[in-house]
Amino acid sequence: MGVFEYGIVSEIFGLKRPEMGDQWYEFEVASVNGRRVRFAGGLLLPVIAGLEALSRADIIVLPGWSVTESPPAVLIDALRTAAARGARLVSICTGAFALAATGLLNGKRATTHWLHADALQARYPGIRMEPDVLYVDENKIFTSAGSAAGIDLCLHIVRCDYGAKAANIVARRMVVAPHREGGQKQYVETPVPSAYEAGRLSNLIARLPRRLDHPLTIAELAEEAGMSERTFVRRFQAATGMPPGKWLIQMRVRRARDLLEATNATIDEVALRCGFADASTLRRHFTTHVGATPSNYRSAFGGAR
DNA sequence: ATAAGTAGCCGCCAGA
DNA sequence: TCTCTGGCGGCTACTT
Repeated sequence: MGVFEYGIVSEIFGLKRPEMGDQWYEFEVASVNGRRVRFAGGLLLPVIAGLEALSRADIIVLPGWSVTESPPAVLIDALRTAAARGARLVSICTGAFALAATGLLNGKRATTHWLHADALQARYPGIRMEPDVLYVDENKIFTSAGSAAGIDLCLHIVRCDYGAKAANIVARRMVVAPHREGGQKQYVETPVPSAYEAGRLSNLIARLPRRLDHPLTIAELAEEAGMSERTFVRRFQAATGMPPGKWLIQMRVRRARDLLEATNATIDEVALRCGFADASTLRRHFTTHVGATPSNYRSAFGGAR
């Protein structure tokens, strides 16, 4: 198991965060036999707890597992029991192999590191693999792709529990990008080649967030970028991992979430400031992306100051 | 909630 | 031959 994936979990959930108040997560490390763990690279982690810890956890994170050896029956049992009790199960990278062994992923969407996605699917055909995405949220069962995608997933969980503002505070302290959607691609085929760096496309994309409140069409943007619509869509997708329309909607929903939390603007005002035509358009996109209506979201996480 | 109209997206293919 | 482009048609998703 890699020390990095473990590090993500202990950083996000294990650090003392007095600024978050006294309702923050309690963090505990457990291993199957309660003995110390040796990471790839040789680092030793003196583990404190055994599997009994799983019976008191609300969230259980598996930061990795062997891609060849199945987990022992005691671990499978402990995970199933915890899930039945309502605990959330989370995997990072190859941790999905341990989750899959419990059978709890059958019929569910899931992901893992792209290198191992085929192997996981072959061994557990019941899983609806999504090999391209950063993470999958399947209602109490979360899986994420390789390494750094674990950060995105853990921040997603923080956001669900404490709101976007809290997730942003954690992200800022870690000095990572505040939010990447789960559906974003694991890797970009053309990893920002210098042609884009120099070209107008990356500049254009970088400036888009400032223009969200303005209606933007693909034809306009392609024109600005100095290329045909077809090429614009293609290159936009190569650069960001998703087509421009979808990307815009995600950005707008994200802004709406911030505004709902941080301001008292009416839903109509929020819609306009995000570039949605009206409140009902906002409402539809917001619910499909966030899973709650704008006003419900505000009463849960934000409102006033 | 549904229906008609529009924009976005993408496979395909020919040309550069 | 290989890669990139951009026009076309048709399906999907969004808008009204």
